[in-house]
Amino acid sequence: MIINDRMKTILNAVVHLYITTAEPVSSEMIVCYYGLPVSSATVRHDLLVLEKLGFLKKPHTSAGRLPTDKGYRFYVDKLMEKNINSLSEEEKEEIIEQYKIGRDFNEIMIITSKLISRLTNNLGLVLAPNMVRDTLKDIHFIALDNQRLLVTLITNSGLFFQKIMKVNCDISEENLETISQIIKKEFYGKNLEMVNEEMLKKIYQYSFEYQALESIWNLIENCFDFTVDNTKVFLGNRSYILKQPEFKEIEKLNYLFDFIEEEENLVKIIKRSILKKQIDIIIGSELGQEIMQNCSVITRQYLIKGKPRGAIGVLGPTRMDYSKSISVLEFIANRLSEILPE
Amino acid sequence: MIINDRMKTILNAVVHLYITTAEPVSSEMIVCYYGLPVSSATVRHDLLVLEKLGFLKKPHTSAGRLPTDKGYRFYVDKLMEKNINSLSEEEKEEIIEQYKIGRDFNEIMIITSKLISRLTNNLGLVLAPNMVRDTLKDIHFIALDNQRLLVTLITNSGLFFQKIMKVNCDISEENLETISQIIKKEFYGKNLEMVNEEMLKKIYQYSFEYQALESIWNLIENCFDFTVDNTKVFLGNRSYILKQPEFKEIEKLNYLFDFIEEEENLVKIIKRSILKKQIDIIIGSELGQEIMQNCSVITRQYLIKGKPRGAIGVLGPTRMDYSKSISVLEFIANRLSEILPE
DNA sequence: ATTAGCACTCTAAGATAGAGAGTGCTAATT
DNA sequence: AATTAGCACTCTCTATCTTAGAGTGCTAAT
Repeated sequence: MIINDRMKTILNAVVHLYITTAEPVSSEMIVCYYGLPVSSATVRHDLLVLEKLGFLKKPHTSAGRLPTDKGYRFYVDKLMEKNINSLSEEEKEEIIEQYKIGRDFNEIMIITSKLISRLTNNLGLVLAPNMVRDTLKDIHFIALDNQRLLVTLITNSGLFFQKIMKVNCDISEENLETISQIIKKEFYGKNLEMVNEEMLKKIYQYSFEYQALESIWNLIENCFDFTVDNTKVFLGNRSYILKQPEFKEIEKLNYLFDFIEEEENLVKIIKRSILKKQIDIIIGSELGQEIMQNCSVITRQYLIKGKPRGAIGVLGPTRMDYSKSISVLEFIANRLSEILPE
Repeated sequence: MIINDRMKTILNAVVHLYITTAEPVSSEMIVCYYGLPVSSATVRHDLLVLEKLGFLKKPHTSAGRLPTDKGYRFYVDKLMEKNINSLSEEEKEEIIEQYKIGRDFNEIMIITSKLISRLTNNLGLVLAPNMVRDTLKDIHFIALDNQRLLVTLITNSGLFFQKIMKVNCDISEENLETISQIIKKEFYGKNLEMVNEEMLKKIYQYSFEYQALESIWNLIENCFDFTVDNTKVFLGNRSYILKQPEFKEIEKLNYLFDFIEEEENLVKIIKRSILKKQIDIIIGSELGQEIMQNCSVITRQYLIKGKPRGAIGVLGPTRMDYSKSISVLEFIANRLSEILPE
């Protein structure tokens, strides 16, 4: 069986109509809305073939048809117009507007996830940049008060990482200076992961040399016991996806929320797309999660200093508007890559 | 009509049973579970009185009874045992454990909101400390790369506030030092709100004196155009409240989410409790929000350096476990006040 | 003041029936 | 060989009805 052009048109029609109406699509509907020069009976014949090929399915014998995951896949790969201009001028302006104000890093992630939610009517996702492969460039100690230090670690890509360090003794600026000198000398240009691992050894080594610093070294030891791989996912507004008809049964919603609020689940899905240059679309069962069978995730890398460092995404029902979502992600990822250090 | 002791017991019983079963409570149930030395007919008589007084209501004629907002209010004010020990040892340990690691500020807020969600089975809320009344203590510029500066503003209470400043020209350390000296000199000890307002004037004043710094002043102008009153609400996991039977209809859930994801709504509710020394309980219609009529919010201030600066809270259906929620909030607020600078 | 007894009310759940949507097949047509 | 009109068939969805059961409120007796 070969898929001819008309069948492609029909498949495309089913996907489109199903995406917009959320109802199984009948042969009549297709003829009506797409003005095909054939009768509904002919369309029905083609539908039958498309179903046999696994692109479509019926919820029950006397219902219209809707795309299978394979159907969506074909649509996304072969049929969908990659029309980046499906964003209106207003929407583009809205996005640009959001990034004008000089925000701090966390805020940018939050804003972005909410923006994606609003524009796609689904759940926006942002995977914060991962610093595992970054190298140490600088370290600063700032006294917040006489008991707490703010330690700021700056990496080669201009990202930073902060911890608050509790000190129970007075620490002179001089000592801090010595320490930051030592750390810089020992670890400058070294991989953060290595810094993490070797800090302990160095602490012991130097604690002989600078006995006065011993107590501080202990603090630093705790302070640097950080998991560099602190991949963080920011979720946008949930209120939009809540309104999607596929979640009108509370039970499905429960499964969805249990899944998405377990951070690792999403990290696993999004992470793999950081290094992909193209939009990454994962449809339904491709997610490999029983619970998420009727959801799709679309992701897009973003760059920092020209290098892929994180990703943004949309999570919605498989019946989501792929074209629109892609446009939104492309546009926002590009903005983000501009905003974040080039 | 006077409420005698038996009636109080009965009201208490209705609240308890309704909280645990989520079903209207019958006279029989009360006798059965509370071993009252009277018959169900007598209980029915009292129930009638309690209903006439407005403490109870029936969903329909032949159903059991459940508390009205007034009923919950009476329960909360007069009947409920304020038993802080309703937390198990394990739960306490779990809380303490969470705060052992030296986390950054944002993380603490996130962790806390999630912790509250999990322990109360409802939605945890955290209102980040407000810095409007803080005064400037210190300012630091850290170069992230040759195009961006991390500006850290430290306040008298040891809180800090950060912005990223984009610079399109090289700025010498010397110049930065001069600027931070000037800012410290002019604004040290001054209210942040005032700093915000007067920065502009000062910039013009000094731009005559130090013409070399002009371009930097412009940047700082943008940088300090911050709303100090950036009250931020952190929401914990939604998955728990989703499972409450009052939200089994998707429509109600939609209303709820539309409300809670509009940050100002929650800020308005929580803000007022920052200065209250006691647990603050707002029941149903007391929230003054049509949409939130069947929800309650419980809040508790937390301290920084002994002063009330923010609040944590729980949002759940009016049929929530007030006693448990209060215990959770008390305990966490105390931990938080210890963790954050004393 | 309390209680047993009972009629009454309302809901929740199950059963039944009919309308309507949409299909798949067949036979006729182009 | 492809297309189409016609139609029987299937399944869902909605409405209506019925019944069981839970729980009340009232009355009269204790």
